[in-house]
Amino acid sequence: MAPRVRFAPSPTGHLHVGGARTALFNWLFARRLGGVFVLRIEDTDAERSSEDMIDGILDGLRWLGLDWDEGPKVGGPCAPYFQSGRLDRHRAMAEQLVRQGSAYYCYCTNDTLKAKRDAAQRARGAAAPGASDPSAWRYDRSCCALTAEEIISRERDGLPRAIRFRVPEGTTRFDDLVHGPIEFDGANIEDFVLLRSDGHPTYQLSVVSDDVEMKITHVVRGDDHISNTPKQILLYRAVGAEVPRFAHVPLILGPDKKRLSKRHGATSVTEYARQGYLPEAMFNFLALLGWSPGDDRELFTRDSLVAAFSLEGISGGNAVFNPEKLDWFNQQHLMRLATGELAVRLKTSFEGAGLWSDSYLADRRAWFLAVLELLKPRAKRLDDFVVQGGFFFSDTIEYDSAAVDTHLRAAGVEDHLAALDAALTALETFDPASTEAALRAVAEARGVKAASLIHAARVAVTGRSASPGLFEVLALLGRARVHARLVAASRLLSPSPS
RNA sequence: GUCCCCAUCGUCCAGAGGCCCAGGACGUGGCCCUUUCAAGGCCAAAACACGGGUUCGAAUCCCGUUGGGGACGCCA
Repeated sequence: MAPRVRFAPSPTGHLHVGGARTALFNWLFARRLGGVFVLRIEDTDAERSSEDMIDGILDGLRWLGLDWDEGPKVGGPCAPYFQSGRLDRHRAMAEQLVRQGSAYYCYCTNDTLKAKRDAAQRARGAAAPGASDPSAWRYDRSCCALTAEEIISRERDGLPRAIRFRVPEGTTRFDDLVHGPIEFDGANIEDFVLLRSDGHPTYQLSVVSDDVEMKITHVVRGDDHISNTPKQILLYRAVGAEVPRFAHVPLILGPDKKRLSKRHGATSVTEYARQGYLPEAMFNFLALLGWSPGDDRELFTRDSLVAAFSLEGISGGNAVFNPEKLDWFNQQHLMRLATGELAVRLKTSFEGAGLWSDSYLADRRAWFLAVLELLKPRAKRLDDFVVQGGFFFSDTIEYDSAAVDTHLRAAGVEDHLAALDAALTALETFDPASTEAALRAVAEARGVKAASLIHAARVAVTGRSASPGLFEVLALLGRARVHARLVAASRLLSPSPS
């Protein structure tokens, strides 16, 4: 049977790179095996969920190219795909569990519970004052022991009640697809709440209910859910449903080995998109963070990743997010991106800098592509085209003062450039070969090294000390602009009072 | 504290008892190419956490220690 997997984010924030990678693994698994990738929004926490967050998450997934077969916008046989629309089913499941004796009503109030927890903590040792030491206290099952009369009396008093699952004794085992066999002793699992006293289901209840109804066969999710797994397995068994396979993916950490968070830098995929990273690079990078094809391959396209993927390749340990490597992947994918496609994707960055012109995709397309070709191997991110190649797209060039000082403000440079200007103007054809020949001839005639003339010309024409090969630059800039800039540079060197 | 997971270069991975005095990639250093900057090529430094076993033989298996992470909610 074709596997059915799901990604179930709660819309309480942006699409985090960790979540994105989990979604990626699910997607890869489904695509590899011809399965179904379901997207379900876990928006039960009404206060923290919002429409905007949902859109942000969907946008992030789309940007990465993770299309879902069932879920928001596309629908599917198991609709609705918003958890908030499935509350009745969750409640029904909880009631069923009470009827069959697998769960019971609990009339304990939050205050009572908190008091017991605190007492347990105090009893365990007054040490560590002030320190927030989570208690190991587990619900004492007092409501499980209630007699029929006691229950009737509480109901008559209209006391609010929650539903708790009655955790059976014994060991719960499962064979995790990335970690291997894992087992938990029932004695370490408390009777957890399924339905809150306000009638809302808890996470444990709703995931299982939804996963059962959506016929999920493989649950691929973050490592932090390992300890929830035995509880959920118990629920599957209690309702007589088949238990899915589990694959717990390790977490992504920051450089300090702590769970990756905003203080480590950007964590939202949308943010990376905005910073000029390519979705295929992010896709490649994320896939290799904690997963390996088993050999030395590193550079993948989406398709080759689908072909190579298997859950077995996921490693068990947490992985540190390495921004330098992301940059490298971006650069590699940038270089491999067809220039015509690159041109289209550059539009946003160019517009941001006020340098976009629709002619770049029309009559000046050939020129634009030639420029991009030159800039490509030097760019790490999309905005680098604007930053490093701005002089191609605007005649208002900013001179790097250090570059001007070292390459232009040297003895004789102004005259050399004037000679160069004259030689270039006299040229029959204006291409890399002819301009180079002309420059070298000028340098030789004036007894200066070609290199220093090249450096001076570069600064004069681009304003920077680093650029693509000077002669390619000159050719693409064209005779007129080159001339204008050489003139402007000489004006810069000897500002005349007139 | 209790339970669970993890443990190979700074980082991400390969390694599923001999092929490993441990391989690739990012980063770092050097060299080459060269008009600068990149790209590319070559080279280098850099790791099996520790201690016990098992075995003819262990990075690989077992136990323990230490270290790191996660979970312990009427959050998801």
